[in-house]
Amino acid sequence: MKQEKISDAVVRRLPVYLRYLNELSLSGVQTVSSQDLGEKLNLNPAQIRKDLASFGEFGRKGVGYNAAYLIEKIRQILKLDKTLGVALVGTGNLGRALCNYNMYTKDNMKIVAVFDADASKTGTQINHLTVQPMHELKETVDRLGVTIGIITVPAWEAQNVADRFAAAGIKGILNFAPAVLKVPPGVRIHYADFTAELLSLAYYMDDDNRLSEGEVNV
Amino acid sequence: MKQEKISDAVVRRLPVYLRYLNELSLSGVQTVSSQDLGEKLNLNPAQIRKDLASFGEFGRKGVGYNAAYLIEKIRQILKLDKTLGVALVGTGNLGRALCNYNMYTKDNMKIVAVFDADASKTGTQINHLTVQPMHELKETVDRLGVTIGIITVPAWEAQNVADRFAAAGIKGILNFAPAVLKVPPGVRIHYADFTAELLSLAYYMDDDNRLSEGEVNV
DNA sequence: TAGATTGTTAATCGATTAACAATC
DNA sequence: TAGATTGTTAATCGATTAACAATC
Repeated sequence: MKQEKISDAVVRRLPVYLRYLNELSLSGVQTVSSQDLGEKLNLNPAQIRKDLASFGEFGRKGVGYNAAYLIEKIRQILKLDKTLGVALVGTGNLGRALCNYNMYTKDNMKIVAVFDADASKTGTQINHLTVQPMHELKETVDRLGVTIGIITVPAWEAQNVADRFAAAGIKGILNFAPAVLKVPPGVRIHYADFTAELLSLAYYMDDDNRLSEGEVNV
Repeated sequence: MKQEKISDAVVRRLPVYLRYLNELSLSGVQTVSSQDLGEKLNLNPAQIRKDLASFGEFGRKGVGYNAAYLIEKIRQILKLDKTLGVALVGTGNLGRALCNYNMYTKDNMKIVAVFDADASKTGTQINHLTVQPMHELKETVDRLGVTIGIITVPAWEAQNVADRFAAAGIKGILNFAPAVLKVPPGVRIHYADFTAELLSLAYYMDDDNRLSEGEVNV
């Protein structure tokens, strides 16, 4: 597997490939071309070939890619061939929703510990996990070998949680709080900034069909 | 306000600027430089100046940007100076979590209608809204002037919901389902694809601290 | 063999960053 | 005036796309 510096954009597309390949595989499809993939995923076929080729030769000229083989390879590349433990902090509506999402399991990612700073939340159960107090974070992360953390606390607490994660040795963070965070070198942070996605949608709306002030309060 | 073709990357940064400017404004800050913004938001100051300058001259040379004025301008650009009504389909854990998020209000976006295909869900209340059956979608979207739709259904139903949205005249979609969707021209789709963000994080993890199979089941 | 499709190089396109004159 | 910071042009960087030889 050749390894130059892989760009972030490429890495972010891999899970998208993986997801659709799983679908294909389940429905019995054996072989798929970059053309097929591109049509389904709204991507340029050349880009898909280039993305995949940056990790090795996974296809067969004149034939295409074997779905099952490609799934296995992408899993390896993403290091999802072994299970990764995830810790989540913040058991509000969103945090609880994520804990109940068990689709991670098939992708070898699993939330194995849940924390909340609010003493009234600790000790309660969410999807077979007991909510732990923040002071147990580091010990638990060490014990369970957790490497990824999810932040679902309010924006003003998010930086603090990121700091705690980093101090506990966590190497990857997915932040749902609407805030830009600082993390030390060696820690990778991704954003699930859906409020920004939603607000930026507004830019593309036509000017005419906007509601006037107050009209919205049905 | 000059208007060439604004790139998507620029538009996506505007809500991030807006959010931090709101914070500054609330804490009494009057003036901010591109330097300050860049440091806080992990962006290059030149990029911030260029982004803003593509919509007009909002700063003062030698001084910086007036926070309150810039907030007003960005709101106008994003068309958030009037309230936008949003419809949500899919009242699972995630959908309910989003409905209870009322932070949209201050940004002039508000969920004004909620739908679910499951008859056992319709008629129930979520944050003062009654869950409606899917056949009422078009009529309600028309009546309330909704232009943006949020999809929080399982992946296999997402395309169908997108089609229904498009048919109902919705112009912007935020899709939380882990699937790439097709929408007709004139409809804009953004993704809140947190499972892909999470899986791509794995790529950056060290190889040594991964759990072995089964070890994760505490 | 003829047709299809990859892997890869070269060309294009677009986005980010540096630099600096203008000016507050 | 001197220092600071914008707006903008030019330079750089990186990502996407086109094209095509290799080959199944």
